[in-house]
Amino acid sequence: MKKAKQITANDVARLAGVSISTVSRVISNNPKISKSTRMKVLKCMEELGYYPNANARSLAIKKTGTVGIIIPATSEDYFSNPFFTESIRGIIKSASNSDYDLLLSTNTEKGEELKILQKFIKGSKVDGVILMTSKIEDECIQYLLSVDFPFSLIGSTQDENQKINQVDNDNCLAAYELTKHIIRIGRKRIAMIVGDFNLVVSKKRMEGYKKALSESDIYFDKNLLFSGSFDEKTGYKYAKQISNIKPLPDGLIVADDLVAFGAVKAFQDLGINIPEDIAIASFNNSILAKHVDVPLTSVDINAMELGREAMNLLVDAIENKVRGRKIVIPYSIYKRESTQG
Amino acid sequence: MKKAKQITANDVARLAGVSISTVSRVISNNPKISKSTRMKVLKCMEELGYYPNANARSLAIKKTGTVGIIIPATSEDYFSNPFFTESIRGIIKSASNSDYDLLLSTNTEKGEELKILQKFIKGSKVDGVILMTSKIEDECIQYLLSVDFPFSLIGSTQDENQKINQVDNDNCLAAYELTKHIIRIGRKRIAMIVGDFNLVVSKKRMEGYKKALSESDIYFDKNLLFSGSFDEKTGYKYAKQISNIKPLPDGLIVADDLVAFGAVKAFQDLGINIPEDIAIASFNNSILAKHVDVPLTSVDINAMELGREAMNLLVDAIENKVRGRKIVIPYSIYKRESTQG
DNA sequence: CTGAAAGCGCTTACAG
DNA sequence: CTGAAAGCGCTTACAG
Repeated sequence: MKKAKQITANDVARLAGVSISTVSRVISNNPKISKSTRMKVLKCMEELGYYPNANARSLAIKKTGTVGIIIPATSEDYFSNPFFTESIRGIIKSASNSDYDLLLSTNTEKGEELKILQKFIKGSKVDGVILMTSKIEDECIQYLLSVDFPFSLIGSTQDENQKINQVDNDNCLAAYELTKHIIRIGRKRIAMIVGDFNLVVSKKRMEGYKKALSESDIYFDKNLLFSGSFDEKTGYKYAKQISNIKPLPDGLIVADDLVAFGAVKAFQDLGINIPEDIAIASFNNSILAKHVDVPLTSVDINAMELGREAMNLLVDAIENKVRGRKIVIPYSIYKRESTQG
Repeated sequence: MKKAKQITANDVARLAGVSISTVSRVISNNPKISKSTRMKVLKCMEELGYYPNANARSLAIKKTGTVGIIIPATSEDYFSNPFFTESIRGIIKSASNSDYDLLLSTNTEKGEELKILQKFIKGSKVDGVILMTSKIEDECIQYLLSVDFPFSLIGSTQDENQKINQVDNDNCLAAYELTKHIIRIGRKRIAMIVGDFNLVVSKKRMEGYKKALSESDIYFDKNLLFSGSFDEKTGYKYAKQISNIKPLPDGLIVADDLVAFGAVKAFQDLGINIPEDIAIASFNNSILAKHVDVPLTSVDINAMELGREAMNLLVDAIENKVRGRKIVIPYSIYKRESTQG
């Protein structure tokens, strides 16, 4: 079968006996077209199965109707993380309402984000961009600000006084409350495993953790602080290390449920009991958190809402030039067996 | 800050003192440009931070360099499923190698797939399309075939004699082996929960299940066959129903780990022991399968490989007009406590 | 090896 | 309310 030649506005115009301008105007819902011609043209479009060429349209109006999603190059861990999937779901929901298409970045190598971002923007492939995470001194953010391109960020930045649109949880507060909770059940030596140190979220959570400690006059011991990627191995590895610390820490806060599972496994292998010997709490409240043999206390960050709001905000940034709006999404702490008093 | 005006090939041409045609030719790596002018133009592009406008280019050459991913409207369950994320990961990996961008469908309502598909194709937004699943009598597939548009399918179709590019596991064989395994540990009344009946994968798995039963002279009882979506609730609901069947089935095969968890929970609530009273096996081998309190026997379908190969195949379909290639991805069965003899 | 010109399929200011 | 024409930023056959 030969590929059907594309049907153009010209074909429609000819069939309808009007000019191509008129066809264009009914496409864009221009109000000064008489109802009768509109109807006629519409019928012809239907009849021919016409669909306007998006590239030509974008070229002419300088809008694409699509937004780019920049996934961090650490995709490996990122992707297997339910947080990611949930945010995308939220983005899709909102995108579908506002009728934008979604262009996914395909960066697989570290530091490629900026390259992809520029390709999207300079190539006029997108009207706006969602950043799925933020690093400290993020070059993508720098770039977006420098060209004043519409974007929204899932996460936060350090300096609040910028023109950045962002949607995030109060990660400092969440970590604070989580730490408080563990202190309240009587724990005093609380270790922490955060994500990569150059992620803003890691910084924020460390802040909250330290604040809670100092409020309870617990000395912050930097030997109890660890950083790694969001996977099982990280948890396993550090838990082994932690088990060698004398005296054994009696509490542990980790950045993600997956990391927590790794840690739990390591402790179990070593005959260390949870929560008796060491209480564990984590973030993201994935299905795993409830279902694993020792159900995990975990912070539900409401990832879907993060995604949805990020997309809504982006639309506002594109269409209404909104800049600098900060949206805080509430979280909830689910207390389970792993931090039973 | 004002938005920088877009830099065009014209600007580069002027700066380099050549014609716009020449600039265009160095962009597309046309070999009949002298090395010296190529260098000169390249330098000017660099200097201006020039990046060709993708829309203009696509319009002229009738290629977009992007492929569409059609997610089923059942996204709700689909998305939370690790299978989905893993396939996307595979797709991204391959896409990044072959330098295609990825356009995500944002259909949220049932039956919207075809509409989105047509929008992508007729609007010239994509060069090819990946279908993430296949229904029986799939209207998207019908359409794609009717216009001979390049696509590849993760999954299978019923009639094998088509010009469809597909990559899939041998789901019939997998279900067969899984059923055999459960029979081998002495079970004789084996129930099954499949996904939606109008998914091809459900059909295939039922086939394998029936084949295994009949080989062991076990009568296929259609009262032991259930169908539902890939979520916990489905498992919970049907497990309750199953628990009322006299005599109680002693084996159960389900379509996904999540469904299995739901079922396990229901059985536990009812004091039914796994695997003693009823053995359970499922598909997808998610992290959950290993970590849940009764570790689950599960089929690892190698979702990442499915995605990667689907993308590779699509590139072949686009660039080399490949049609009708069928790729089978191996699976592995992980036997765990839930089917201990 | 390089340039002038026509064309890809739309939109929109201008004129009527 | 509608049409003719110029323009969006590229590519490519044609001519040299």
